[in-house]
Amino acid sequence: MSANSHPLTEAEGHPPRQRGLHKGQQTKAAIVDAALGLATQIGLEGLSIGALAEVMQMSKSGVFAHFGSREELQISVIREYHHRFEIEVFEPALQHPRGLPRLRSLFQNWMQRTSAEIDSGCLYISGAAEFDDRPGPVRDALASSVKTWLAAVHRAVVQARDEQHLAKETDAAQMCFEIHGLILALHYEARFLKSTKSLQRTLQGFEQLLLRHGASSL
Amino acid sequence: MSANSHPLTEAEGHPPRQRGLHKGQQTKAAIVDAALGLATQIGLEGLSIGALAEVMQMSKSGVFAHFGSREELQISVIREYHHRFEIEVFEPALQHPRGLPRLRSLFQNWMQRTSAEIDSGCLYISGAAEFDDRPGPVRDALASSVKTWLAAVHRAVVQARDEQHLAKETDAAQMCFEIHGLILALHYEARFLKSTKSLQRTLQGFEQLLLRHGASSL
DNA sequence: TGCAAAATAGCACGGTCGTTCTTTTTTGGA
DNA sequence: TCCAAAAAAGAACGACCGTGCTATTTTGCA
Repeated sequence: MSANSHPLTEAEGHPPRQRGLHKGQQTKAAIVDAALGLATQIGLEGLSIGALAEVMQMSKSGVFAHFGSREELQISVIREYHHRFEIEVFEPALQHPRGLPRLRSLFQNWMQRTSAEIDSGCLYISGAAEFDDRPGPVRDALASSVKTWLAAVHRAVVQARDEQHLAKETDAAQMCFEIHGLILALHYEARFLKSTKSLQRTLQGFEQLLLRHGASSL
Repeated sequence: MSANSHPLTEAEGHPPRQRGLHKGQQTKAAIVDAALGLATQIGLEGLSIGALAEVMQMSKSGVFAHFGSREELQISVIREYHHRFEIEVFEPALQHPRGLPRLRSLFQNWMQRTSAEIDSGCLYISGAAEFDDRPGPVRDALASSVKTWLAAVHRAVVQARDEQHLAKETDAAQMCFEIHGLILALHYEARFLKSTKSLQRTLQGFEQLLLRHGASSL
């Protein structure tokens, strides 16, 4: 993987260029950004280097050189999505006090990211459907990101229980499962069925879920 | 679309072959069956005529001739899935008395069809992810089938409320939304995340959903 | 400012795709 | 059994795919 440069055959002179924010890095970031846009519309599998090159107004090989393979491109897209998810969904919730307020914030951010955006579906949802029968590094990267996120939600639920914002009998994993279901239903019905009431139903489902687990009024 | 045969240039003689269960119909059914198998594994978009021909041990053009276009093949697959869904999920539930028993049966059949089968995911779920941004006849066929099914579930909930098996304040649409969420979470976590506890969590979620809506003990 | 290295373009490859046309084989009723 | 119609095969098409190879251009430190 690493450079297999052979010192003996190498002309002694200039050291290798140090890493920095050179042109290439910027271009690569721009490509990944465009690729993410494409992937959230037509899917990770539908993402093609040719179409991406056209969007970027670059040559196919120019785009390709940044990744070395289509799989690596897909994985880069997944990593970028993960990063944005952290910034837009996870981190803002950390500013709320742990317990129920943070859990609420987490859910609301998640909900908004899942539905609101005009275009662009959720890569974690569409990707799961595309790769549930396709082993390989892309699936692994996707599953890893998803699990990281679901674990964060689980932690938030446990914290809310520890803070006695939820009943101490609360089954955190079960609650996470049902929360996940609400988000998935939102994505399905809003995005595919174009139902306009999905957001409201999702919120109502969440509130009732909290009530059932004896949420103190916060 | 219909035969544009011109009587004047046609040799007068044998009438057109009457419709029946000729060889072609059987072959077409076999192709659709194989196509459904492929589509539930690699998706409706991944379904290719070449791969299908190989599975069927036929030529590409031989397969193609039965449908006239890839879109028509995809639609045929959706129709077949719809048909099986009716037979395996909907119709058995009709043998239970209307109200809660029938709703329970509906849910359990749905659950089993969504998870149990070793391979083959749910076409209604994977298809939604593939086509939520892709207008056209395939999407229309898919959405139509899904809506038909969800309407059947909604009807079952309303009946259960009418029979006073559920509280009369029950918001049927809201309940359907949450039921749908449970199934989607089951599909996601069992199929993609390989979670083994999903079935149990789905059932528990359903029971608590019934409790919340004041299900009489049936 | 020169110049190696990095970034990008250009081109070609083998492959698969859906689709069209033509030819051959199979089918089943008269 | 005959023979037209139905079914299937075969070959070719243009298009796009990912990828490898070789030029060409651009970049940014010495």
